[in-house]
Parts: sequence; structure tokens; C-alpha cells
Amino acid sequence: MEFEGLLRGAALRVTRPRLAVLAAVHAHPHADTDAILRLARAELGEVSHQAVYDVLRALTDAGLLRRLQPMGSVARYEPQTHDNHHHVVCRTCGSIADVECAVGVAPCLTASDDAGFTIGEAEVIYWGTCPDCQQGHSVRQERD
Amino acid sequence: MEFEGLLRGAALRVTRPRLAVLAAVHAHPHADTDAILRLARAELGEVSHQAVYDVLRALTDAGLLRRLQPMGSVARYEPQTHDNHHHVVCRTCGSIADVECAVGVAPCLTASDDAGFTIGEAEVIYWGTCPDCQQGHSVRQERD
DNA sequence: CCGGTTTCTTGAATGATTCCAGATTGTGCG
DNA sequence: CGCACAATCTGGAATCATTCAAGAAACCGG
Repeated sequence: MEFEGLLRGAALRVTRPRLAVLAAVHAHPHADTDAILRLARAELGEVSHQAVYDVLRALTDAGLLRRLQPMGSVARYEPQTHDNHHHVVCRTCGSIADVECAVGVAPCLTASDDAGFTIGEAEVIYWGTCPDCQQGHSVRQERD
Repeated sequence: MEFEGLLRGAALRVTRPRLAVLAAVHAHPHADTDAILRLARAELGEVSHQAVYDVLRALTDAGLLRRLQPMGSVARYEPQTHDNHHHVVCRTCGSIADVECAVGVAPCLTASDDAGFTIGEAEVIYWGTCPDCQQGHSVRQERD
């Protein structure tokens, strides 16, 4: 189980809820909190929502996960990868997909006038309509 | 009052709460819902929060306002301008500032592989630290 | 000035997230 | 291997932004 090594590397204790959450996020990138909770329960039998919230924050702080929160949506999480990819979000059903940045180095990720801010990271979200919703399947469904 | 014309142009009725909200957002770009509510009340004396929420949605749908919602923050609004600018958000105090896109036409706002999505709009958020917070003034304050 | 419809008010409900106190569990050390 | 401390988990209640619902009031066109 590679996840144990990840946790230890981040100076975090290795607990069953943490392994389950980590596995859930890796198995279902872009899953929302509720989905992660259900996945963790499916694996462990019973986990408190509090533990999941706590774990998600701990892992996010430790840099093992990345938190996405498009407007109007609940928080979603994905494994932290440093491949500089962005996200497309469907305005109709809220599904999320990855998109690679058009070029290797991000061209417009360096602001011309930073207003005195120290910029650490840039986040790009494309808003659009997913293939399913384009065909009138406007049933709100979860996919990953 | 130019705002009245804006409302009429969008086929919206001209009501006092709407004018107040519109004025508040123009006077304080990036204001959050609570701030807008307080500003509107300062101008009108008494407005229900429901009216403000309703007005904000109506104006956003009509394209007069733009809604921003960085992760973890409450909704914020700014006047809709079509100048293709983006935002820097302070990780410490949550303040927001505008940044112009480095070049006139957005270079990386066209995804290379759109996963079948029809992309309508791209949103860029720079995460960083504002000048105040860089100096240790980590008091959470609202600015615009 | 009137009718019809939209919009506002009041008050309660929802749903995600967080706080709290106490029981449990992992980890490092002897 | 077993102990003790500290971090973590459990269960439940609380918080906060946002939304829903029903009736009253205001706006627009004629």
C-alpha cells in the first residue's frame, strides 16, 4: 500500500480512515465530500463524517490532496499532481474533467500587474457543458 | 442615475433594492453578500436579506453582475465588465484584487483537449498573499 | 387610476461544514 | 513487548450562508 508511505512522508499518522479516504480520492478524482464519505464507509463499515472532514483537511494541508471548489458546488478533492492541469466544469450537471494546459509552461499564469500580491499559484477553470448535457441528458449525475 | 438604464436595458423592473444593490456593488467591487446587504441597508434603511439574494441572482443572470466564489469564501460580486481581467485572492485574509490578463487575447483560455465539453468561459484565479499580509498584518480585514 | 405580474417581506428550512467533549488508537521509547 | 502521551476518531449539537414558501406591496403598461 503506497498510501501508507505517503502519509508517513507527510509526518501524518497512519490510520484506517486516512487510508480509506486517500484510496477513495485516488479511485475517484473530483469526488465530493459526500461521495468520499460513502466510499470510505463502504471500505471501513463505519466512519464519522467528522473524521472524513478532518482527514481531508489534514491531507490538503499536507499537500497530498488538492481541493477544488467551483462556485455553487460542494468541495471536491483530487490527488495532488504537479502536472499543471486545469479543470472543465459543466454548468448543468456540475461534473468535472481534467484538461491539460495548452502548452507546457503556463503563459498567462504570470500576471502583468500583481497589485503587490505575492502570487503562489494560478488556478484555471473552464466553464462549459459536458457531452451528456449537450444531448439533453440534464439529469444531474455524478461521474468522474 | 445610470443604473436605472442598466436595469431597463436588461428588461428588469426598477426597484429601490435593485438600485441600492447595483450601487453597492459598483462602489465596492468584490464585496461579499453580507457587505452588500449592509451597504444596501445603509442606503435604504431596511432591506430583507432575501431581497438582496434575489436581486443578486437576477442581476447575475441578466449579465449585469459577475459572481466570484473562490473556494472557502462566501459569494462575492463585481460589476460585469468585458475587459477580460482576472483576480488575485489572498490566502490569508481573503481580499481580492483585479489583474489584467498579460495579453489582450487570452492565450491559455483555449483548452487543448476539452474532453468533449463545450467551453463557454474561462476563469483564472491567482492565489497569493496581499501586501498587508506579507507584513504580518494577518488580521482578517475586508478591503476592496 | 387599474389590473396583472413581478418583486419584496417575514420566517422557517436546508445542507454543508465546524465546534465540542470524551473515548480510542497510533507512535516512540524503555 | 508493553506504556504513556498525544494525535485522532466518535457522536451530537451548533453555525452560517443560502434557499424555500406564502402573502403583501410595488412596478409597468394601458
